[in-house]
Amino acid sequence: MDSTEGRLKQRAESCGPRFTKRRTKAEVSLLRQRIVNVAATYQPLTLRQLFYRLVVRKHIQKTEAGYKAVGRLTGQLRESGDLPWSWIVDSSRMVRQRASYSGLGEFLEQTQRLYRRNLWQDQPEYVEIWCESESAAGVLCAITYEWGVPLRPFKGYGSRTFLYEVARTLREQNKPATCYYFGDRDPSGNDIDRSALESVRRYGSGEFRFVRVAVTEKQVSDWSLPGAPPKRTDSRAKNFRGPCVELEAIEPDRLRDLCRDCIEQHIDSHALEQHKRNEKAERETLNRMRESLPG
DNA sequence: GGTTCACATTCTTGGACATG
DNA sequence: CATGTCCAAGAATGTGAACC
Repeated sequence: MDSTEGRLKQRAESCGPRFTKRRTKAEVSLLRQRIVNVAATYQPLTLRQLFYRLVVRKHIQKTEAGYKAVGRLTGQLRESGDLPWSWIVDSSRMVRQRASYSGLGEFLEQTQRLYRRNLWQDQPEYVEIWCESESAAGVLCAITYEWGVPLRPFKGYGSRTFLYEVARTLREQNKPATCYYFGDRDPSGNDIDRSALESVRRYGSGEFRFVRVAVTEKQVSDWSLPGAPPKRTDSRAKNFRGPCVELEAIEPDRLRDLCRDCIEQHIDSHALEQHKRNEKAERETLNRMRESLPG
């Protein structure tokens, strides 16, 4: 404990100038290669997701400095053309633009392609997926889109406006509803779903089932997820036991599997078959409309 | 006992500054 | 010159301590 290394580590964990060893040229080069490899495997992904894949593989330390280093090197790789721009996505910024078309033909073509009949109107139950972060939503949306399920990223503590809207939506379902939550396991993370649940019920959601899908203690031990001690400065830390594990520590494919299982157990297969037949017929109608256009 | 303040969470990037 | 740390923005929440 009184060793220089111990003190350096302690200083590095708190704040102040750099006290960790500097990476050699060879190490930087290796890290660059690993960034490209990991990005190639999981693309498209956010910078944060890329960082977590590297942490899980123990290629980089789970520190602010580690994140910064990955950010810097990834930026360089993209600018130099060694890493395709499309592999890294930024889900936090988006374009606002009115939809417009070259003509009715393109409009009907898009409509036909994008048209989805509401699967859940004919299902006996109702399901939503909730998550803590936009980053988690980026992973889960592939599944929720496929099943037409609402996906709600809270972005930290959900806003009153957002949670009030959730309560209203749940109340209007008039059938058994289940909400599944994906979030970090840390003092605040554990409190976010607790707080959201409390608000939604208070705002008059009616009865519904709530399940925290991830991150659970069992997943941490079963899958050897990398964790860190809680931040002492977090006011909720004193009643918190065990390591802090962020959702990104779980493989994206595994998260999607969990999400798919949550949804599919509520699907009535007869209603699903009928739904598919209706949707197909409606798409054919749209196609006939397009073909009947003049010119 | 209620209000205010500091600091914590969600996400991302980049600048300032310190250090080796 | 490379790297590490802190801070900034945006908006909304939570806890706990200090204050009136």
